[in-house]
Amino acid sequence: MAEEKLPRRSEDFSAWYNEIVSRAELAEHSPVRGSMVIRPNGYGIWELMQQALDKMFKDTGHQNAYFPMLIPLSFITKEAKHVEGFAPELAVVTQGGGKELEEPLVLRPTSETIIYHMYAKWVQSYRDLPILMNQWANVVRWEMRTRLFLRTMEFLWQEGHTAHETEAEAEAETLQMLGVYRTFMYDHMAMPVICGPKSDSERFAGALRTYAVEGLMQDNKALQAGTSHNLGQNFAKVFDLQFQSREGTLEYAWNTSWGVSTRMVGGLIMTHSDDDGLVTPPKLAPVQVVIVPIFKTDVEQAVVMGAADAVFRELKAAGVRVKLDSRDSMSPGAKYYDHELKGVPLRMEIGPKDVEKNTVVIVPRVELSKEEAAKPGRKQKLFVPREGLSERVRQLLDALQSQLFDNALARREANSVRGTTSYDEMKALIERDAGFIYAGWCGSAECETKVKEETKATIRVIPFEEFRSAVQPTHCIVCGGEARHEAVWAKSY
RNA sequence: CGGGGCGUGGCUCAGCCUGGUAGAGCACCUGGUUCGGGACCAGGGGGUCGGAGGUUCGAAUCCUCUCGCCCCGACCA
Repeated sequence: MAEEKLPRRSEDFSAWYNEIVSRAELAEHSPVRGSMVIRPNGYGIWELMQQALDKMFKDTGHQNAYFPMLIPLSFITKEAKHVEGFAPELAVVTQGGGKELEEPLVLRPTSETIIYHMYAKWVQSYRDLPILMNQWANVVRWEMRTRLFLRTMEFLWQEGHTAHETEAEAEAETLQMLGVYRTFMYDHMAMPVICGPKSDSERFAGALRTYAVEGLMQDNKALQAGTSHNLGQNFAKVFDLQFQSREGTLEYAWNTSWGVSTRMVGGLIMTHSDDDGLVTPPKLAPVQVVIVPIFKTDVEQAVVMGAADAVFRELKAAGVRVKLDSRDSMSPGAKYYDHELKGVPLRMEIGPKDVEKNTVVIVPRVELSKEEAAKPGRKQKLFVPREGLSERVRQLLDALQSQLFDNALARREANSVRGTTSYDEMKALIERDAGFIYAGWCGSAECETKVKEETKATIRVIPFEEFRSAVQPTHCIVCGGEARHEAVWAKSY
């Protein structure tokens, strides 16, 4: 049958990405332009992301709630910057029940307006603060060009919305949630991200400050994987979100909002996957281990299936997400390719020889540097005793999780350029897709715009201290003026 | 909205120029032999060619209109 190979990443990255999404059955286009159907394999990843994040939100004191999808148009237009930012991508409902509506409704592009409108009703005094809520929802933004997971007209996300007594408290919340995203991306997605504030031009419409986590994909384009906003009192003022303070005065509350979306699934794909298909970190893999039984005769089949089933039950009892691939009419080899394409972290082969020796063969999806190396041109194969198997499997899953992180971090650092002081050199670097470019910036919008217009690269983030270069730039790479920040520049999704 | 491409079984595509009433590979179904890196043989089901109109004895093929999709550029999580 010889299924066609995937396009190579090095030859056509976006064709490679599209093929993975399609062939691993993660998602496909719906009949409506720009919107997508998320299939079980893709949704399974999203569900695991949700579970992990939801727990982190609860652990930091947040509660889930749900606000409706239809928002009065007048709400959106109340905050000047907010309308300006979202007007071009609004989907508006003008008819209902066969009649023209008195006031058009928009499909939420984000929920600040409706949420702060409601908070205003719930808050009287400082005793009602803080409000710490999150919602899991879909949002709609009319996009010109779409890519599955990375940018679609409707997407799934979570949006946290909080209200606080003081600016300091709101700022602390904004940073705390950015930290939650960062931890999630490190520990679960195995995706190293750099964190920090956005420049003014990249700030969320209506926010005081926007912070982001940014990953570097394998084509050296940056992906904004999550944002956290300090909204100041902008929305509170517009929606009359006031409270009586401890001193008896009437004050506007301070708000934050923060979100991550199904875009992370795209980030996951572009961070780890290879020319053989999808690669999923064990913590987010709907199937962590797949067992492929191997046999020729009926007698062998009975013995092998017995052993495979026992292993299956043992792993399942140990809390491993395991699947026994008992499809007949498909050769073991064909199954190997299939599971590699779909990104299953560990493949376990059980055949007559294994049963005889009381072992199994485990093949990790990505080579583990701490295990016996693979023979040249072959996949790494580990011969594992049946005794203590579930413990060993756990250990290998953990090892794979950290291996993926290490690989991604090494790749990002190999594609980060620091110390450039010449604008011409910077242009040349961007021209050949060099990755993250750390350079001095005077802080002016003029210099930022100039770079964007001349190179298509933008400031992804002004990195927090721990992400900054050892030697800090002293001059703006564009105008040569005094550098107020070190900025990270890259082309982005 | 500007530039390019494409709509033919589930998928990828050939056929269109030089009209004659639809074909391949993969997938699917049945039976048998296979099975430690993409199995093979035999048999079988499934499309009226994006839509509408026109030319013609006859249209997937020619003409007109129309709808939709994809890719590249201007906006964005």
